[in-house]
Amino acid sequence: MNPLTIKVACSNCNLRELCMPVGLNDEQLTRIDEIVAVRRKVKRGGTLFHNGEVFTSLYAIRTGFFKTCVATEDGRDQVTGFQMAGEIIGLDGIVNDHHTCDAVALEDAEVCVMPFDRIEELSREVTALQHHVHKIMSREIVREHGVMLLLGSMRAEERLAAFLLNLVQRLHARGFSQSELVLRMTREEIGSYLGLKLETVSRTFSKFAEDGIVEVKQRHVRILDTDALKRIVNSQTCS
Amino acid sequence: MNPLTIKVACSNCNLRELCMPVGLNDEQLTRIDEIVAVRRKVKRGGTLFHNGEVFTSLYAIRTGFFKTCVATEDGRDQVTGFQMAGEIIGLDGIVNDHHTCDAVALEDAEVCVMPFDRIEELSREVTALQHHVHKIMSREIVREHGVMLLLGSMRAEERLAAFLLNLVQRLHARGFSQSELVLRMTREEIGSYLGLKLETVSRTFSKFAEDGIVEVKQRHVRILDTDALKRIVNSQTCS
DNA sequence: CACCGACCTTGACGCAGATCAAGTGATCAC
DNA sequence: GTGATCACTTGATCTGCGTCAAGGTCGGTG
Repeated sequence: MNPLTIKVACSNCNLRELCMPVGLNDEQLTRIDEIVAVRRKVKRGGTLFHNGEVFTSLYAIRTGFFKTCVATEDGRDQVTGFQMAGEIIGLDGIVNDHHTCDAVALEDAEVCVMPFDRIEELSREVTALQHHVHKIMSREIVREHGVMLLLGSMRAEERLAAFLLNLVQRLHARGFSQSELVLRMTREEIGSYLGLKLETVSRTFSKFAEDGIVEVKQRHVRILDTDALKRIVNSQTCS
Repeated sequence: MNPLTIKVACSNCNLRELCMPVGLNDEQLTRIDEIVAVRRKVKRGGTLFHNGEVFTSLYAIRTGFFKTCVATEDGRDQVTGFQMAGEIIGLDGIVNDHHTCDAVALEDAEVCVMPFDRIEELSREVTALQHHVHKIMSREIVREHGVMLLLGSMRAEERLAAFLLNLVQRLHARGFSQSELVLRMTREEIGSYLGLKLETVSRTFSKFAEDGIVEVKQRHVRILDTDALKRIVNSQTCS
């Protein structure tokens, strides 16, 4: 929508410990500064890319929060992930040179646009970058395995508990609280991601609150008993 | 288990149109012959690699049929995919240098072992190979999106229909019938993959058979009405 | 400030698929 | 060939979550 032409440097970015530059030394770091072409701002509700769009670039999230979702021909859709600062989106587009999902900003966001041909070019020269790109893709595959496990074999409470634990863990890695979080997405979006209806998500939040495991006030969630959530996640059926 | 030291050539392999060499020209093809270190045979029921094992190589399936599955601490497990000749497994291991799932042969199988450091090395030199590796990983990400959609929003009949269509489509690409197939996996494994119990899988097969959509005789399945299956997959709720 | 729309909560009820159980057919070891 | 084991089918019953419906809360806007 609004590509800015400001050159920005990964080497100065405060996300460099989480994002593309992880594991690179200073010399390599200055080299990958070249791959970020521009930044781009996306307003809340706007799409970074959508299904069918030609793939050119990966995007590193600088600020903001995204969801990615796929859709069937008949209109159903499924949230496939929520992404936050330092995470890379757009990997789905590589295989067919077209994106196969939508990426929608859940709050005002800014991303670093990294043209993929430039990434490939540079990763032929900088082994550490090559390796890092492979790890990013592999990490996404492993993450999705986890979601499949969740969708295929967990019950509603387990799903929501796993979801909350995953969110705070990622937020904590970014310097936020381990126990308090603000949900950037609606109950319906959580439900879509977890394979549940929004009413079930709401009820499950209420159940957790009754049990003293969390405090929920709209989108503000405070986790009171992390261990209880962990116990719920691997509890099998002894509810 | 049983690494053979026979050197084999991708350039002669009859799977070269499906497997690693796709999109490479003859000169590139002879170069990637180097990456296949050895072949390895895996007996039915044996594991190619298992969760926790150190990651060294990707594997290209030459013959046979595999499932991959992940497990929770508390013993539940989830089949994350079924893989056949020409497909690449082991991508999950890249991110942490350890595999995070098990790969089990569902029939006697043989794979080409491709040490990953050699793949990385060569893909720095052969652009087409680099690109192909990226595509393979991206394809796996997109495939998993599809499974998430299936697990998150489809009903039992839709799931099984989608599963059958996907299987025959892949078998057809390998020269097999579009309408007839032999399942290499049990009802329970299908159920695990689809997030259903084995009884539900069995009942759904019976339902399809009653409706004249398929003929089922144990693991032999003949698809009588492909369009009906397609209609079931994108039917929403008008059952 | 009042109103509106988006989002969330809660209750009542129904159903798809899970669970439990019994029986059949196929495969394999000896 | 015989028995054991594993895989599959089918029926009866149960239940977790979906569906439908009726408010409630909050934030934005004229």
